Amino acid sequence: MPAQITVRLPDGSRRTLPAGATAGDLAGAVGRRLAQAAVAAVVDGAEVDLGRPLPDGAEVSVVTADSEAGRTVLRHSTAHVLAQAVLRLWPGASYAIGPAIEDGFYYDFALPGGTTFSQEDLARIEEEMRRIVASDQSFVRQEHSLEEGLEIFADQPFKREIIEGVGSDAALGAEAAGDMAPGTVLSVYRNPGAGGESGFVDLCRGPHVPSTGRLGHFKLLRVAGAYWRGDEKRPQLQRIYGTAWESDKALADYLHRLEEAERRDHRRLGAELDLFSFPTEIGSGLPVFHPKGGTVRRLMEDYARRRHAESGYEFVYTPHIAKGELFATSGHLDWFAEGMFPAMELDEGHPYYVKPMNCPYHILIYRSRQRSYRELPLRLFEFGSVYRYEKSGVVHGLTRVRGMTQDDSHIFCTADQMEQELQSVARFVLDLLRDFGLEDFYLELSTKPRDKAVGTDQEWERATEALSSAAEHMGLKTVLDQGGGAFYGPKISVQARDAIGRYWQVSTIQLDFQEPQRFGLEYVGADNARHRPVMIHRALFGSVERFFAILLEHYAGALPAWLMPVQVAVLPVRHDHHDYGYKVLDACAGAGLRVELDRADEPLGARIRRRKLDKVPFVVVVGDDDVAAATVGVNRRGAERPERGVPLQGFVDSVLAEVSAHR
RNA sequence: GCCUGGGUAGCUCAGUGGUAGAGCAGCGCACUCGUAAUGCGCAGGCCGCGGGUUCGAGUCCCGCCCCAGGCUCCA
Repeated sequence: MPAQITVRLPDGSRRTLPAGATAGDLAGAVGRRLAQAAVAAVVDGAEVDLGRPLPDGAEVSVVTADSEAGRTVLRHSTAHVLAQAVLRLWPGASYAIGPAIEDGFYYDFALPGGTTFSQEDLARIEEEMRRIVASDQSFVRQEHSLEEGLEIFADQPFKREIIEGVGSDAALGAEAAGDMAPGTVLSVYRNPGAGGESGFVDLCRGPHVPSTGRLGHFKLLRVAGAYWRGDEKRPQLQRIYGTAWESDKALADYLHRLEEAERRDHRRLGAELDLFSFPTEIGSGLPVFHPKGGTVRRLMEDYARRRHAESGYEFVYTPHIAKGELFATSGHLDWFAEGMFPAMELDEGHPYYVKPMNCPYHILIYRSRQRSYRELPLRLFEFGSVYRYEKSGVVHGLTRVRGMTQDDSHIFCTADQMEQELQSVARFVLDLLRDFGLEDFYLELSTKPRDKAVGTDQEWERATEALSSAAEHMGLKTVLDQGGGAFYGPKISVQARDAIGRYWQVSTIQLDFQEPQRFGLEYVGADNARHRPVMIHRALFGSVERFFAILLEHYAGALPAWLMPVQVAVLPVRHDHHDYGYKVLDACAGAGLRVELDRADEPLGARIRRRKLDKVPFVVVVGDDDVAAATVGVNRRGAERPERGVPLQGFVDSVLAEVSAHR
């Protein structure tokens, strides 16, 4: 055995170290700062603990705490500390799994006697975790056979189940898989307790930080119920969520981002700006739009209508209910009955349903007479209101409702036109989304669901291929969502990034070979023979309600001027400026702007404050100087200071220009 | 549907068994002011709903409805 080893670093340089040196030693040799930041290492492509001896000739990179991989190590290690703290406070608790997740980690427990955590317990647990951090327990990796593992976790049923799953061919859940390496050797990590403390052991692939003293910038956030293995038929465990970061500053920044998201919450903005509400008398998930919200919504819809008309869509209207047979034919009753409002039994013995989808209606419009290939592609468009019986726990503001309006279109075309049509729909989608200020997108391609699907594999393959090629033409990053398609066909969904970096699913484009078949759709081709059309489902907003919510959160309520319910507020300084104020009001209104005047019955400062809080884009003050010179004082939203003495006509023109530019 | 936490004035919230409160918003009066809260006054409540315990319930118990955060689900 050589006395020295040589390893290669990411920059291509080589280091020679004494045999038996670890990744931690390497970090120390490179520099003190790297040693301090190091939490794990990647050796020949595999993540390992810093304490693992390096093989000769290895390719090594050090994982630092401020990288994504490093934070994952911190979070996973903090999850172990959480579990140890809970076991200390609730002796006899069972612990299940505790992975790192985006921005944090969680751990699932079953407490003795079915006890549950309360929000107040978090502070106690956090305190106990701080003690574990302070005692700087080391993380020690050990490897065991399955039998030894079962013995170590003799009184831990969830751990035993995981181990038994490793031994058999049973597929591991995604979370568990993240926690466990496949194979017959188990790794466990021990935290030996200092000074008579019991310590902790967990089944885990690692890597972990060298010791708990390396942790500490964490916060427990909430408790929640979560099913074991994500299966609602299995026991519900108690989950604790937390977040952990490389420094107190990074933690504080994250908590600040959470606050920012809360400040932008569309439900909060909807109430503050008097846009919409959810009267409990109407029912869960059933919003009403107030005049201001109604104005915004009308503007959104009007603009979308105009664009659709220009792009060759034809407008249709369909009723809100239909006989059960319709949804039996479409397949919705087979696949989706539990998501529909229950049937209304009418005296002729026909059950009627409130529609959960618009497509069967559009299909019947297509089928109302014989169609020629000359008519295709036929693009039917409707703002169609649909109702879905979402489970009580999932309803959320405007983003998940029980009654919503889709900007829904169904395009019937020939198989030859399909490719071309998908590409033009895709261009149209992105174009429209950009007009609403969303600029940054990626695509998700959802393929055939494992159990809930109709149609042959061949049909699915063809459809998926066509969508995939359309996605390619859009030149956007595309990620695969295996098994995420609708029961009747695969789909592309557009994910849009908002102002604070969150992605929202907006538009979907779905290909459907099934429904044309179920409804027996045909057209007569140039060859005088009958052919089956292809059907494309697509919604650009998704639902108008949801898109409304996304825009509100994206702009934090300060919608672009063209969408604001009030674009200009006119504030006379004193009563004797009212006459001129109304002249300004008329000039704006005459130009088609939405304008209001606040009479001088309150101090100017109070009126300005109120309109600023309402995010009015232009707050206009008129006083002596303005009456004399036919000018206005303009407070532009977002500007530091007002601009005085702006000529009235010039002001109106500049607002009009901004509005028509959709800024 | 399940877990945890909530529901008190239009809004945000205080009130842990003994006469329902504050701030903001609203209404009235006064103030007339050039850039983010003028002053005074008034009004505002089935304490989510129903039942129970108690001399007495916003407060304790049971059921339901609704909301929030999760889990599961999302054609």
